[in-house]
Order: sequence, then structure tokens, then C-alpha cells
Amino acid sequence: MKSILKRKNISETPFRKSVLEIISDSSSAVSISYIENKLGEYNRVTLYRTIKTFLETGIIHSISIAGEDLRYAMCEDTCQQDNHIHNHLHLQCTQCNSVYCVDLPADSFINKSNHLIDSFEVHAKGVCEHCQ
Amino acid sequence: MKSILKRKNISETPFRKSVLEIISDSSSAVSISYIENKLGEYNRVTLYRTIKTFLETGIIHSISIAGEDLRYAMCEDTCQQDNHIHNHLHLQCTQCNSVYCVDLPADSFINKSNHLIDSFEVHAKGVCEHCQ
DNA sequence: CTTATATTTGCATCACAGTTGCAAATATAT
DNA sequence: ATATATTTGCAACTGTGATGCAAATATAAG
Ligand SMILES: [Mn+2]
Ligand SMILES: [Mn+2]
Ligand SMILES: [Zn+2]
Ligand SMILES: [Zn+2]
Repeated sequence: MKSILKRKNISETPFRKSVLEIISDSSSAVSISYIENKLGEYNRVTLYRTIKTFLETGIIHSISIAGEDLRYAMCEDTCQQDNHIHNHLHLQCTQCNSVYCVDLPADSFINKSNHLIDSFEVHAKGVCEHCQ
Repeated sequence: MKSILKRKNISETPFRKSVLEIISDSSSAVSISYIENKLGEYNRVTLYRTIKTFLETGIIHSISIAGEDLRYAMCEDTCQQDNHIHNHLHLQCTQCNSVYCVDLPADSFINKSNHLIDSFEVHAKGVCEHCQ
């Protein structure tokens, strides 16, 4: 089977393979600095460009939490440039601070996972009252 | 009745009043640059410090959307330093891009507001499988 | 209302994340 | 094996947000 990079039609370079491996080996979403620590030597610019390319081609998606570093996690296979569909829960642990992507039936997610959910915030997209 | 600033025990200065007015007058969450445009003349440093103070004292909360500027919206009256409780929906309109805070019963929010929700993402806090 | 104290503001300067142009290096296609 | 397309590394830049400090303003006390 073709590698993820080939499937997304981008060149398969050693650097990209390393970064991809770091992200996909982690069970929770990773920050840039986590990746930087795992990479031995690396070039800052290339790393930023790699992340950008992965985002644009739907290999990874980002998770934005106010006051914290952006985190990145693998996409579903169906994700594509500008067509990411992730109707899943991003659970941040109150103890270890890790963030996990948790798949659940779209309309009934609270207390149906194996996590203990204390509080949540929903970011929805749709058409507001004003625009309908 | 005491002003919000007084209630939060911070000095009531003309600059803070202007910034607060801009945020609370808007029906949707506002970015820094929106505030900058509304203010006539202003000092960058003072604006950043004002936002920080408002966040810290529980006057406003921030809404973080990947790839977009942070937005700020008023808190509930009950919010305090490090104790913000906002179990509400952040709805971003697919047409006008505005982001609204929408109050809804915590456990059943989809399609119960006056907005047409297409997709959503949940950011929950709790204890992960691993940490239980 | 006046004065003393505490807080905020503005300025200059810095720190740091992320970006850009370009030439050299490497990957893919023929 | 060679030609072409893509990626990489370097140097330099941009924009956001933070800091130390003195001047200005707000609040508290008499
Ligand atoms: Mn995705
Ligand atoms: Mn709040
Ligand atoms: Zn709208
Ligand atoms: Zn955990």
C-alpha cells in the first residue's frame, strides 16, 4: 500500500517521514515543541513548511486551545485540502493535560466515552439567525 | 449599581471603559484588530495589558479557532479569575464568519438553537482513560 | 478639597514565532 | 542516466506580544 505522503501526492523526503512518524506515533495531539524535541537536528523553516503542507493536504489537523500551544493530530483518511471532517471530541485531561481525539456518534457524546467529562465547549459551524 | 470594572476591583480608566464598551456592544465575539479599528488613537501596549487584565479578572473570555485570530466575548457575571464556566456553544456562521456565544442546556444542544448547525467540534475537559 | 499612595499608561526596547526570496540539494518522471 | 519539479537551508524580515521604567492618573485618607 502507498504511503500517506504518496497518497497525498507530495514528495517522500526523510524529513517529512520523521515528522509524520512523530505525530502518528503519539496517542495524543502534539505541539510543535514536542516535535522539535523528538527531532534531533532540524531546520526551523523546514519544520514550519512541513506542518503547513501536512495541514493543507489533509494529513493532520490542528487543535486550538486558548492560552496553549496549537496541537496537531492525524486526520481521518477521508480528510482533504479544505475538506476536513472531524466531528469528534477533543478531550483534554485535567490531570495530564494531554488532548485526545475521541470518535463518538455525532449527536450524543457526553458521558458515552471512556473518559470522565467535567466540562466541555462546543465549536459549531452553521448559519446564524442573522444570516438565515 | 457598581460598574463591571469596580465590581472586579480594578481601576476605572477611560481607556478600559472604551475597550469594555466595544466588546460588550458587539453581539458577536471580537478580535483584537476589530477593537483596534474601533478605538481612535490608542497605545498597543496598553491595549494588550487591558485585554490581559480583563481575561484575568473574568470580565471577558477568549475563543480560539485554528487559523483565525483569537476572539473575545463578555463573560457571565459569575466568571472569576481561573474559574470561568462557559458551557455554551460557540457558533461560527459559515456565511458571515461571526462567532456567537449561544447558551443552551448542557447536554442537548444540537439543533435546539435558532441557528442551523452544519458541523461541530467539542472541546471537553475531564480525566482521560489513562489517568483514571 | 487636598494630599499621599497605589495603579495604570506610554515609551523604548526586546523576544520570539512564523514567513519569504533565493540558490543548492534532493526527489520524481522519462 | 538525465531532465524537470520539488524541497531544503540560509539569511533576513515581519508582526505580535512582553518588559522595565518614569510620568500620568486614579483611588483612598484626612
Ligand atoms: Mn482532518
Ligand atoms: Mn468567562
Ligand atoms: Zn451569520
Ligand atoms: Zn490524562
